Amino acid sequence: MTKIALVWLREDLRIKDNAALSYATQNHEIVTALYVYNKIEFDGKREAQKWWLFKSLKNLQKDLKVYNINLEVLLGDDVEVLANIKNNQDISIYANKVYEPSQKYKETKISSHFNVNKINFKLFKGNILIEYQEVVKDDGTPFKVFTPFWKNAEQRYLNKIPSKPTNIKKLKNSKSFFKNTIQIEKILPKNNWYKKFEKYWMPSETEALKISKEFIKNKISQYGDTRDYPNIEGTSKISPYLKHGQISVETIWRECSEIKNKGKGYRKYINELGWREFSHSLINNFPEMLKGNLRKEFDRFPWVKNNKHLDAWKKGMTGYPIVDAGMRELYETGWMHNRLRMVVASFLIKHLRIHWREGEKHFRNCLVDFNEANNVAQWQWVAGSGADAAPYFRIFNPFLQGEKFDKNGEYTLKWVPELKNFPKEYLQKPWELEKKYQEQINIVIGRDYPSPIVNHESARNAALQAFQSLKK
DNA sequence: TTTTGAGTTGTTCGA
DNA sequence: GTCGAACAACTCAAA
Repeated sequence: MTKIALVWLREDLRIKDNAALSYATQNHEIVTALYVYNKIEFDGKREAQKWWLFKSLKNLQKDLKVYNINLEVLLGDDVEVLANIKNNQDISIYANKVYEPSQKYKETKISSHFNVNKINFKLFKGNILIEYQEVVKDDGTPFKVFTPFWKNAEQRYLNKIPSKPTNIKKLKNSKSFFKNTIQIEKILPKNNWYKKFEKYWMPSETEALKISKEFIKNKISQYGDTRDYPNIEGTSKISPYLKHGQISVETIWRECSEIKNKGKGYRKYINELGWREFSHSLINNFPEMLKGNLRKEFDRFPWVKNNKHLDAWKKGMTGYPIVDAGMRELYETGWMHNRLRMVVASFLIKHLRIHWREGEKHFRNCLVDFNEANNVAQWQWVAGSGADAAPYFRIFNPFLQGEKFDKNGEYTLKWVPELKNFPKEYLQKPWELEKKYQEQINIVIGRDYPSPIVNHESARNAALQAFQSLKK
């Protein structure tokens, strides 16, 4: 065993249940943690996550100090940084896997470099319940339908979990390893967009564990009923923490399995973890879906290019209050309620017929919980081009969705306050209120709030027709 | 190889 | 107001 261990961190910014970190502290005298910030992967692509990452690294650095572990942050390309380590440095290197093809590529490259240079390098299971290679059909090929995938996963492997959580050991000494470390502040974007987020989130491991515990204690039993209503805090909101690895999915799983009365809410929630597993399986088995349609016939879909519409959608100015509320929540908080994610995605794809990739890109940039697997799989699911996808004729009616899931308009008005004094029965289709009444209450559609950028009925018909054209 | 049944989250229309 | 069927046909999984 070498004296020093280096733990290469990526999406595992935690102490509890961190296999690589735990292994390092159990087997080495000195452990240094490394995070390499690669600007190219964030600039203009994942702006919202810069802030989350900054906060997370700051907090983790502090937390690791207690164990005498230095967290060193470098600027550059992780493969390059790691490839510069020479074998005369008496060092072993560990990392937890990240299940994205681009990260897997890095792992392979680094692994072969260390192999050639005779440096001890070990990868541990990442933030997933089951390695995607393990859940396959009897013939060895991957599943393309969720239900059998999840049934199989639960039956064959999940009874092995929870495995025991790993712990890290406090070390006697620390040592700095890299010379060219940077101040973590360097990660923060130049504009002040992220300042909004500080009101809504506290990105740390402590907070992640707390939120998860409280959700399981107080909310999970009702989850099945409340999760669809965006004005209720019925969902766990754990996704950004899960993405950055401030909590491991096994920790969540373990805590869920300790619930005494496992009711419907529990089942529903566990299922969502299952969808996360399924998405990871999909993008790793079918990496081509990161770039284009999984179902090839969708390559013929007559997408519309319309920057004015796309822009209105992004800004929350489509004239459909529930859609605009969702889009504004996203921009303001870096997060959007799941029900709204479906509504706004359906609107972009089916009402505007703009390519799902545009929506995927926007979500990627704005979501603090952006996760490549979930994002791409869900966008393709809505489009109908993905695995086990929604049928094409399932087109969300924005005002019906609004009336159904935001009955009192609380959520809508929170994000679209300009309609505050609008009569409730017209809140989801304000353009239907007679002009003279609009003037009476001094909220004129087209002046104080946009007119709908497309008409629901005709947009719906156009979408149905576009899907017809895919048929042979 | 063939057959059978099933497949996250909806909407509209007509009885 | 409520209810069931139609909206299409196909692919996937498993027997």
